[in-house]
Amino acid sequence: MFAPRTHKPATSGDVARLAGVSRATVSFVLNDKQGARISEDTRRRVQLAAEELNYTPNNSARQLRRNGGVEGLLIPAPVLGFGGAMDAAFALIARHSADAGLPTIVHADHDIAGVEGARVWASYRPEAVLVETLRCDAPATEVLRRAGVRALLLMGSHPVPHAPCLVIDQRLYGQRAVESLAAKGHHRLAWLHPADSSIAEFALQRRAGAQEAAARLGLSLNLVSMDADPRSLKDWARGWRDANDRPTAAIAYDDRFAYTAIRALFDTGLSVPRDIAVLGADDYATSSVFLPSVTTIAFNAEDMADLILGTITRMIVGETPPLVSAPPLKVIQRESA
Amino acid sequence: MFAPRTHKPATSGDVARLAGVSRATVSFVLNDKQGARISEDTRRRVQLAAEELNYTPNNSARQLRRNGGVEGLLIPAPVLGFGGAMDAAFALIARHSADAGLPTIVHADHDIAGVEGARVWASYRPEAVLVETLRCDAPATEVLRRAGVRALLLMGSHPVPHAPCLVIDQRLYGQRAVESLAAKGHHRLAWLHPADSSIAEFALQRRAGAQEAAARLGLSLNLVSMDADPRSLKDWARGWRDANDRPTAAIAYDDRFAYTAIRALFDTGLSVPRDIAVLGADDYATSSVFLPSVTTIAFNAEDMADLILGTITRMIVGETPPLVSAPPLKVIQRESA
DNA sequence: ACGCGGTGATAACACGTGTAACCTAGGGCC
DNA sequence: GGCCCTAGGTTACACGTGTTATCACCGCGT
Repeated sequence: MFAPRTHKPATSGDVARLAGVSRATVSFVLNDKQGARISEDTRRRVQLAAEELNYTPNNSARQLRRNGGVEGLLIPAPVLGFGGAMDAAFALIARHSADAGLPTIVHADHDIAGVEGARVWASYRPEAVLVETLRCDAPATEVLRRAGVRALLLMGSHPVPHAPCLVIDQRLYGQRAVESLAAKGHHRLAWLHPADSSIAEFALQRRAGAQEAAARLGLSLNLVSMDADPRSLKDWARGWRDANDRPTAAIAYDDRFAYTAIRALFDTGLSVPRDIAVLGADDYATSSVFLPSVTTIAFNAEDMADLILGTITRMIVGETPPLVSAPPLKVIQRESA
Repeated sequence: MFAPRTHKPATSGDVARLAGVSRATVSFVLNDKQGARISEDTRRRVQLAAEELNYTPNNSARQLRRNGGVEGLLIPAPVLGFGGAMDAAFALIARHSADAGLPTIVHADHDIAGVEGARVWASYRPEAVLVETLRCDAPATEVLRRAGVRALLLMGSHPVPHAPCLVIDQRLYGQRAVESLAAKGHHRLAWLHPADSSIAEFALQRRAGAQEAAARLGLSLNLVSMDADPRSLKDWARGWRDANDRPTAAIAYDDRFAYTAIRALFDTGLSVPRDIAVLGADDYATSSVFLPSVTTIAFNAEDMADLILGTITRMIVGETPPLVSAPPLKVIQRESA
């Protein structure tokens, strides 16, 4: 299927031949091996030869010899699609992990999970793997562990027994949202539930948190369904004035749905936050310039990055950290609520 | 520095021992090698043993033997930060490339380029590399080529002689923007120039295209500087009414800057598009729900994905495609302009 | 008895690298 | 001279896999 490679890469043997030394010497020089005694003259000859041949060590061979694989952190791509503060945190992780000698590799195949996915990820023999709890059940964990992965960190909304877990309790979002709105004097709230199957699990938990807090504080919480199209909220927005217990604030699943909701309200002649407040979550980049700017609930991206990277590096050196909780959620006060 | 690996991964030798056969037999069975005569009985024994041990082939060793490296497409991470339609295109590429037996790996180290970067990327021995022209000069190209990379595609705003190039001519954005606004009857335009060094090159070219088209069509084009903070446009927005030749439309570098501009105009009491139209670019996800929704100029993400993937696969089988031009830009008509 | 074809499995090499163990020449010291 | 010591290398093995020869066995026909 493939055409033959046009160029065969130079090996350390080629460098050795050109420099007139042994292969071992080449390896010593290029890796700055301490304790190896190499004269300044041959050292220079080797470096020159390597430059001349554009020598690049073969990672596969190197990793094989080191009895390891990709020396770094493997992240399956879907993790990156979370958006908002999470994306920002991952960008920070990618930067800092490279500095810490643990370069990050993203495996961009979206559609694998479970044991099948674990087999693919494990074949790279990474030092560390960061993956969603949902995509990594107990058998998959076992596959990764037996493949020698030193640090396996699962990210999910609830703890699981089979591996160290970074718990990002989704109910806290809902609780915090309700509490924040209650503190501003709102008594009648609406929960805008997203009809998107890919986030169904998270959405249900955020909603549960909101319901729990509303019950505890004695507030009403209407349930409304929506999707990414503003028209899905048209009926609700139109009927809003006639509702006998019309809400004064609406909670969206995240900022993107908040945008959509604000749009839908605007299209029916309502103004945010004058007529109704809208609260988002996850602090998407656009929220600070949206009209109105969107008040949101999120963790601090830098704290999250530090937490994840710190946990992983501690696991790599042998510690077994207990359950880790996400950084505290904070309300980022803007105009919409 | 690292603790010893807790588990040594099972090798094909372990599987062979457990199944009571030779290592070669294991390899034949697990790779479904055609032409190898294996009885149904031993085949089953081998598969059972592999399952029992959670055997995962070592990618490094496999790639070393195959005289290749990462069998896939390597993308340095900064390419993914383009945003908008480009991000959408890359998501499509990641999906389709995996289906085509060319899984995509993203190398998430942002701060490398040139020969240094090329050395790192080349060490993975990928089949294909997709990288920005800016990050890959002639010497870097040579390093990659000599490392056996079969398909090297550079993405940039102008063609370069040293490697196949996907040209995304940034001037077309500016031209198209001006033409589109002219067709709607605008005579006095403003170019909102972003003061962000990371996109300086692109911004200058988009601006040049706009200036060229404005001159050709006999329109005026005011130059205004801005950054990500709406306050950077405060003075301009305030002075807008007093300008003797006040513009009726403003062109932003991309949708994100359009959001900021709309925000700044709103903050000084101006309304978009009633008082002034604002045109964006690159079709960011939020643009369709923004208030007002943002009219934008972008290529079609699916067309771009097909183009890139098609070019790369043709290069891999040996063809040398000529210069490739990006798909045509289209105006996505919304409310802001 | 002997070749012969076919079935089923194996021995052995190659891929490129890192490193522990070993070698050699020269010089100083008794 | 005999001995140790050191600088400056080299030899040889291991890592885990894919694949090409090669081998053992068995039934069959002559």
